[in-house]
Parts: sequence; structure tokens; C-alpha cells
Amino acid sequence: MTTSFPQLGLDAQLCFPLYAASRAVTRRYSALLAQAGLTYPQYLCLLALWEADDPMTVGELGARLRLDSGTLTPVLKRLEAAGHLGRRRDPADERRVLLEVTPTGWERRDRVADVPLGIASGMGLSEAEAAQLRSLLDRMLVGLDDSVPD
Amino acid sequence: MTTSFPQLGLDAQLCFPLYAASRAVTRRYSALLAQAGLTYPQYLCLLALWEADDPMTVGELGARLRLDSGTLTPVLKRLEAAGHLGRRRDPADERRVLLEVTPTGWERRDRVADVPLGIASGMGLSEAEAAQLRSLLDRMLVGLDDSVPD
DNA sequence: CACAATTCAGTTGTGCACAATATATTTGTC
DNA sequence: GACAAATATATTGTGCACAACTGAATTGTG
Repeated sequence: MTTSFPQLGLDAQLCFPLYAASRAVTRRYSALLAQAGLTYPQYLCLLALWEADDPMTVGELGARLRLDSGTLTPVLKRLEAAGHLGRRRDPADERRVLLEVTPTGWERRDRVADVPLGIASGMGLSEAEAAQLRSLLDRMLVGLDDSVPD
Repeated sequence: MTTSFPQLGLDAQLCFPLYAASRAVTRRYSALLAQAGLTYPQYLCLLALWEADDPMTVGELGARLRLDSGTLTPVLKRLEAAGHLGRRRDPADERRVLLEVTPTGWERRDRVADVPLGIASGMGLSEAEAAQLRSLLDRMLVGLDDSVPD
């Protein structure tokens, strides 16, 4: 690197390690999830819906995953086509679409139950380090939210 | 969340905070880079090429950024179309394509020089925390590399 | 030299992300 | 109760990511 612009070094910024690490983890998940017929974003949708227990709207899911309807709608349609969830308009407010996991969708849960452990073991971080990393990432997210008050 | 499958909690896994934080940071960069006519992956390509100083092959760039030719080729073509870099076959080995930043491409460097600082200030982490985060992410990447020896 | 194996970039196809926009529904306000 | 403003989702268009494949160029081996 030329000595000028040291702040433009790939490794001097947080963004690149973050971006590369995120893609590496997603890739690793994808390989395991493919065996269950799921992509990573589809898996995230199911995680959120499994957690909620009750039917959830597209907007609520988007708020949880920080994804907009332009991303979610096609993902949800593929999950519906695969029989993992049902989508129906909320009778009480026809603008909303309620997402409900089907029995087939609940079965996926057992199928992927051991995926996270499989990833964690290959990651080379202790439980304490993982917790520390989670904490730093959470604080970063909050910081980014706060500095753009919508 | 139902009490079974605690390991499937969205926040229990590292992947989701990592994924959400990475997208949040990329989004923030994109907003600033758009003013310079660059997308985030295009910016990463230029960062790597600026660092190298000498012409670089597509393969070398891919190794640095951890991206494959299927991703890079269209990005590089757009950078070429914008006049930021030149692509030519290596006369010594016609399989390779050499990437060279044009004068116009070098000018982009001044244009984006203050972008990283603008991001960092909004991130709410101290310099020490940022360094710690970088270190954890790097070790994670190494761990993931090691556990899949290609 | 012949030629199989390897390397390198490009192409194709699928699936996100996200901005901008469109459309339908609901909610205030008068 | 009309109707403007707000809300919720869907659609469109652009640009990645990445797996799988193609084809050209190079290298290793006999």
C-alpha cells in the first residue's frame, strides 16, 4: 500500500473482515442447510417464526430480521411453495399477511437442530470469545441504528 | 420461543448478529459511496487494487477479497465501463487478465478518502473495541478456513 | 513432441438485498 | 360518510454471491 490513505487499507477498516466473515459463515451454513432443502435466508425466516410460536406478519418478520418486503416476499413464497409455511391475509386487516408454519415446516426444525453446533465447532472460538463477539456486534448494530434515527 | 431447541434461537447463534451487522455496515457504506458512483463491492475491488500498487490478476483479487470469478467478472466489467480500471490479457500467460487502475480510478481514491471515518464515527465502538472485533473476526475466518482444508 | 491434467477467467442459473414504486386497505378529519 | 394521509405488502430493476459448467491456455509426463 502506498503510505498515503492508510485509512483505506482493506484490513484497517472493520467493514471487510465483517463482510468476509459473514459470507464465510453463511457459506458454511448453506452447505449444511442444503441437505434440508433450505437456503440461509429461508432458515432465518423459519428461526424467527419458530421462536414467535404465533402467526406473524411480514412486517414483524422484517423488523426481526431487518429485511424489507422486497427481500422477504420471494423468500416466503418459496417457503410456501415448499410447504413449510402458509400465507394468508389477516381478516382483521386485509393489508397484512399472516405467516404460519405448517406441520411440514415444524418438522424442518428437528432436521436442522444440530446445524448450529456443527458450525460452532468449526469456528475456532471459545464460548467466551463467541459471547464477546456477539456483544460487540450487538452494540455496533445499536450504534448504527442510533446514528440514523430514520 | 418454545423451550426445546434453545440452540436455534436467532440471537443464540453468532450467524444472525454477524449477518445483520454486516448488512447494516454495507448499507451505511453504500449510501456514502453512491455519491462517488461506486457500489460497496466495487469499492472493495478498488481498495485491493490501490493497495497492491502493481497490476493484479482476477485470481489474485479474488483471493484477497475471497470472491470468485463469477462475482468479480461483472463487477470488474462495470468498473471498466466507468473508466476506473483497465482489463487486458497477460501477454505472458493468456489465461490471466491483468487489472490496472486508470488515472480516473486513482482519482476516486481522494473522493472516498473520508468515507471510513464517517462510518466509524457512527458505529459507537471505541478504537480498542474495534480492534478487538477485528481480531475476533480474523480468528474466526482462520478457524473456518482451517476446518475446511479445501 | 503428444496429450492428459491443470489452471484461469468467463458464462449460466438461482437466490438474495434493497431502492423505488405501485396498489390495496385502513385510519383520521372534517 | 367522503377523502386525504398513512400503512402494509407486492412488484420492478439493479447488483451482487456462488455453484456448476465451459472453453481456452499452460504445464507435466512419458
